[in-house]
Amino acid sequence: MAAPAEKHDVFKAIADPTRREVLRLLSENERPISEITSHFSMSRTAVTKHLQILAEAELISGRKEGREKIYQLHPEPLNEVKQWLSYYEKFWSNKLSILKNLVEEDGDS
Amino acid sequence: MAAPAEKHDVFKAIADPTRREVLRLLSENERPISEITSHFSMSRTAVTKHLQILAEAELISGRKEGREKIYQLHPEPLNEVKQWLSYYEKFWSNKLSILKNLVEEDGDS
DNA sequence: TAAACGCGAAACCAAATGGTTATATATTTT
DNA sequence: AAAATATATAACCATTTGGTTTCGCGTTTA
Repeated sequence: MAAPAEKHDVFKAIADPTRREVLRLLSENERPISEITSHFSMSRTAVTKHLQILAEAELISGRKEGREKIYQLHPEPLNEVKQWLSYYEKFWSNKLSILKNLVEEDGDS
Repeated sequence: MAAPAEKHDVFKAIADPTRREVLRLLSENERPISEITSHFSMSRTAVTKHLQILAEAELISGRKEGREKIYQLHPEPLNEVKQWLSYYEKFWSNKLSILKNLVEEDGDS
């Protein structure tokens, strides 16, 4: 079953600095929306929209807990970016990249 | 002298699939604009705009040669993405990532 | 039970994005 | 010199993006 035409791909998701900061925050801890919002100078509604985009890219997920919605990180989709990048690494590679590429052959599946 | 607030960062530059395809094309060969355009179903003007965004991110550069403008790839700025990604790799890492991270310690500078 | 909290959803807005067509200019080519 | 080629630039357009404010609703807490 191939990917069903994802609405927001991971490349677009990480293109925004606010969203990258959200990812960093969630890499430390899972957090409710209000807590995430407190780290930015924008409204909770705006932050929620960023969270939705990240969730559509499956980089985060949220669970409802009481009146809070707690989001956590799922970094796996970043692997697509990593794979894409690996193609270009050979172009600016230093001497170690041959070994690194060999190591990465294992990667997925 | 720090980076002078780049107008288009590399994350935004690679967010668009057309621009990623341009990078792939230029990874094979340097090419004039018309040649690049022939690979897409959009106007030369539209392609030129993508080229400008990639050039602002310093991922490509163009030189004028006769009446043609020939673009070539400069993949080095992708290193910023790689660095960013490396922080998250530890979260989904398989057993090999420890070795890989050690290897990459050398990386830049 | 009333007030405060956390969130969702809708309506709205300005600016950026990704595209178009038209026109002009410099360089070959015939 | 005239025609064709390759590009640049400007004006325009629709949609997306990133933000806002407002209102309503379930969940705690006083």
